[in-house]
Amino acid sequence: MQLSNSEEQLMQILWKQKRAFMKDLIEAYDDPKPAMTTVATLLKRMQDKDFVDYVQLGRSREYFPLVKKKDYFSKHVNGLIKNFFNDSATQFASFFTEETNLSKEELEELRTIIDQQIKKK
Amino acid sequence: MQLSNSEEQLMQILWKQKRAFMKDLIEAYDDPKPAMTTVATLLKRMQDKDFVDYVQLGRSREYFPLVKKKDYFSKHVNGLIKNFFNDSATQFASFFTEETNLSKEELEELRTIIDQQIKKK
DNA sequence: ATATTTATTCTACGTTTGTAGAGTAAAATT
DNA sequence: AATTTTACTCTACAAACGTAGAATAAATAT
Repeated sequence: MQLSNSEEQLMQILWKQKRAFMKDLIEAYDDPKPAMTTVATLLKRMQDKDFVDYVQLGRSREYFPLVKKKDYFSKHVNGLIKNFFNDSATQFASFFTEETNLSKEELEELRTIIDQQIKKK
Repeated sequence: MQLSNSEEQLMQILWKQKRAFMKDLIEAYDDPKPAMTTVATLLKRMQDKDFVDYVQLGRSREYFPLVKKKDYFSKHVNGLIKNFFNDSATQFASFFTEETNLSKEELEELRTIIDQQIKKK
């Protein structure tokens, strides 16, 4: 089961905060902030989907993510690659470097990363 | 306005075919193929969202995309980068090369692409 | 002690999505 | 000419989404 858009937005906040109380979550939203009940609903749905859990601390709950951002993200990108690039990661990468406007410095940085990767193999 | 998942799936087919009649679209689906009415509904919604148009040819309509795959895709990736990587494309790229399982050959291919990019700057 | 703030659950409601039947009409097949 | 196939519109409907009010209760501030 995937997260909906507004759930994902909340998930981003939670990933950033790592562990958070209702108050913290609301605070992290830009104005206009959603009603607390809205966030509560989202959190409950996210719990049903096994993306979030909480521990009761005092009278409040401290929420935390059950899914690593990395893992969630990988699935996303892989879906993207599968859909748009016939499952070819290099085709994707090539497209990516051509389309996104990386500066010369960024490109060189990227090459360094790739060189290191190659060395590892 | 964004495409929903099933709309996007249909859009992929349409991008591949470039121009297509109802029949062609249905054919391109894996089994179990959706009902024609389902595809018709999707096409209409996509027309409302200005992603698709058609020309009447004889008694049938030849559908075609109004949005380039490239453009649509860019928006996607940029959204992804913004959400997950604080708007840093290199951070994304670094993550990408580490996470996706590129072979040594693929990595070298990618380096070549990047070198070419660098030369252009 | 009383008023206010914070957190939670329950309920709800309009919108969007996924999917397709019924009805209609033209085109192709037999 | 009769039957079947193809395409389209209209209508529908359950599930998922985005959003939040009402009710409740505990915690904090006055």
